[in-house]
Amino acid sequence: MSRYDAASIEAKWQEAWDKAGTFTATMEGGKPKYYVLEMFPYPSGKLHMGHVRNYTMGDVIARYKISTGHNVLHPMGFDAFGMPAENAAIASGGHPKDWTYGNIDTMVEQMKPLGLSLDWSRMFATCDPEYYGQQQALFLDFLEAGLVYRKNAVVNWDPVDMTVLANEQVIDGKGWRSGAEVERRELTQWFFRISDMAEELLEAIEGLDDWPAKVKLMQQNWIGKSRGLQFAFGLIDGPEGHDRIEVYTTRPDTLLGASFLGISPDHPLARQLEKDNPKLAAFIAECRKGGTTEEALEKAEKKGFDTGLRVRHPFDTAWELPVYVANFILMDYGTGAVFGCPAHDQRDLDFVRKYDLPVISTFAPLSGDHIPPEQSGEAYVPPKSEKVHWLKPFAWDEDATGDEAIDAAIAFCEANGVGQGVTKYRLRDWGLSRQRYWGCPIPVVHCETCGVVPEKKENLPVELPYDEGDKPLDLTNPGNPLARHPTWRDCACPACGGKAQRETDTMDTFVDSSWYFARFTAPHADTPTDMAAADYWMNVDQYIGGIEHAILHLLYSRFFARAMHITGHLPEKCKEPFDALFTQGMVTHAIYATKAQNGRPVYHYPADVEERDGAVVVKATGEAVEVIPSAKMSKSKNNVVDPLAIISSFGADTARWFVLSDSPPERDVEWTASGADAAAKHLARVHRLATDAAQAEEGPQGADEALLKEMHKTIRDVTLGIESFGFNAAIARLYAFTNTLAKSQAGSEAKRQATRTLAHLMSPMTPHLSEEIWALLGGTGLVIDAPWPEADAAMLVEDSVTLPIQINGKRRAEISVAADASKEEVEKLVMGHEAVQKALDGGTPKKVIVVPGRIVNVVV
RNA sequence: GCCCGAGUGGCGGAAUGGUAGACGCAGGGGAUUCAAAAUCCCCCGGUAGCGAUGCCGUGUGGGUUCGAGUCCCACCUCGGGCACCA
Repeated sequence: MSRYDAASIEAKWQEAWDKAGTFTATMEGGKPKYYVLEMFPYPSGKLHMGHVRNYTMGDVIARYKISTGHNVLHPMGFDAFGMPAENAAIASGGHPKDWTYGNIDTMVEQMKPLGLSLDWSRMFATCDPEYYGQQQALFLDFLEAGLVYRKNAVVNWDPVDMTVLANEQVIDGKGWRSGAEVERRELTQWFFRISDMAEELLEAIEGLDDWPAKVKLMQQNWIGKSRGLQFAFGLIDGPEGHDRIEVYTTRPDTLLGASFLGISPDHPLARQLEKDNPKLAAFIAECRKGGTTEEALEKAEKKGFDTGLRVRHPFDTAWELPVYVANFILMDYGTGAVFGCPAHDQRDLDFVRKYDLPVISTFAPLSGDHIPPEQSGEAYVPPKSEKVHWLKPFAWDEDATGDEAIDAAIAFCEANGVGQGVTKYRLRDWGLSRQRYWGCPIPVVHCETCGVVPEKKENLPVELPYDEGDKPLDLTNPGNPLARHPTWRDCACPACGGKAQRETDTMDTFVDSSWYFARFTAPHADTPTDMAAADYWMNVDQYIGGIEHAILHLLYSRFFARAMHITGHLPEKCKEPFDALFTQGMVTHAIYATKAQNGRPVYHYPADVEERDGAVVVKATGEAVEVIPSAKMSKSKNNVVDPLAIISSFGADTARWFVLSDSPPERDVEWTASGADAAAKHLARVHRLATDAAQAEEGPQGADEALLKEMHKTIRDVTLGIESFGFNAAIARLYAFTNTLAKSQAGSEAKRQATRTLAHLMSPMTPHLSEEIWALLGGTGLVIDAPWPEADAAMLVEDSVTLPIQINGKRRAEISVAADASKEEVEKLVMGHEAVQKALDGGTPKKVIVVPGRIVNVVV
């Protein structure tokens, strides 16, 4: 009897699959296609358990679909541009390119032993010139189609390093390296016109039947369709060219509760006024401090500056309102000006209390105790669908909902020439310019005579220079090396041939990941896509990735698919490129921290700490460690577990089985070392059962049928589990069937059949072990090529069922009845039951509820 | 601050509105063994009881229902996203 030796088994079967070309995707054989894709990784250089979990899930689906007769496309690549490579180069002096490709090699080496059903011939990295050159071609086509344009936008500016910072490089409003207070500064940047598609992107969400509801909801909220009124306040004695202020409001029904008018510090009027008002200029400068994130803006203290100007209320020209410049009003949304209604907006209320402006309630609850906002300091903001009592209606009943009042207010205003009802979206255009080296160069040039000119397609790719011309690339110098390169910038204008300079901005890495799924269908085509291949393989039938990508990556990809269709790079049917989406949870682990002398935390790897006498200490020094509760495994926190250690001690099948077994896939999973032991033990047990199976004798009567019945139920449950991403439940079912098999008295033939089926059902999760058992028990060919087992309906039928009896909703007894017993028969049996008789105490029940096959409830 | 989730034994978790705790881990007891490893068997939410069994129990408080872990409302805690992390 041979023992379970994962290392030799796994190597053997990986070689067999390789030899057979099992995972090379082909369009042949007239089979239906299936495209399964996991979100491709950033090449950090270390495969972590989150990757293993993500790819194993995709692999289970891919292998299952191969078993059910599909041509399967299951590719892998790398999202290889981005800041970590630059950071690594700064920290250790290397080159982003060398670092990135080195990491890719390492990660491929780490992935291969997992035995994933990947078509490695299709692998690419987004930093391959072959890939980003095609991306530049897409950009040029988008530009021609009017899907890209330039405008000003704000960035985080570090005034000391004189460089643009990413949001994550701004910590508490300060630059991460210089520590200087960050400012918001405008730059001219490239934008994709995603907001033009807002309505279409919103409407199409409804059709995404196999997407998680929460992701769809998040996208809907992100697009943020709103209906409101756009109108103007007349400005009294404004500076030249400013006689009115356009305002957009979603609450025109509260117009009679207005107490001030607020404009953005970036509003043209504010810009005009600051020219000869140094105090206002100082205030606006102050407003520009801090980062650009919505979170930072929302959390900042609400501040305003009274311009001294006043506007007339549109309903009553005698009613004047002060005009404030306020730091919480965004120029990007609406018109950059709002009217403040403090009674029904907490932010406005906080603001007016600070500047001693009036608070005017326009509605109150229909009934009940209500302290008006004037006194309570709490804005009254009920849902718009709730009926309220109006103190100041101007076109609707005194009792009406907010929605009704808004409709009536818009109609009234339109009829009286006060603005129009308009629909707006929160979704902004997608700024793609990045002032960074390690990204895809934007393929345009700036010509002294022609202006902005697209590069010619035959000159693509516009390749990143490896060095700074006369000296090696130096990222420790702040700013973009492309901008200071002595020769790379200089070029001939593609239009007039005159002197021109290349654009030195590169693209947002979200661009790279917005079409890689399409590229995988023809990764080496000399156009961005090959229509025949895209037509065959698209859409992605099952996309799997982290919930952290619920909004941006997925929305951008949906935009890109549409833009690629418009520019002739994808067929119409690809407008929604991901048919089904599954968002898996993260792998978490406790964080181990000690404090350095300067008070900064020092993080330790789980492998470097141990428990001694109930306390956790650093192995090497014995220093006590603070254990911070589980969080997403993260490089910066060092709370990562190396999957390679598990693979080398237990084998890939154990690692795969473990990451799928304990936790529902959509939920976070906490890594524990004991779980891996258990998985290894179980696989060894299955292996042992398989080697024993051949030796069993004939068993007692009925044992064969009992085992085979259980086998068919397992087939049904495991199949359903895989199809519904219930991998943990499928595995629990396989554990249960293994227990049944181990205890079964069935004869050798039935046992062999059951064990072979067990191996088959396990094969998506533990493919190597399954091949081994399959071969051992006389299966034909490779298990991966064998058709998936089907449950025999006749074997699933049960003769009798056990029904729990509830009395007043509490379980009191149970009875066994024929599976096909009628409601009446069941009721009769129940009424005769001792426990029911006792509860009734001679009386009659109020109600008897019989749910066939489920439960009986007697109400006394 | 805003948007979206999650919360069930000592632990990971299971449960189309229908027997809460499947399956696994840890723990306890036993078999096998000269002994151990490995393996196999049994027990395992709390509480009262010798026991039969009763009562309590799915973050907290309400509600809907014959029946709620599941649906609704409010709250608490934790996690994800917030447009330049990927």
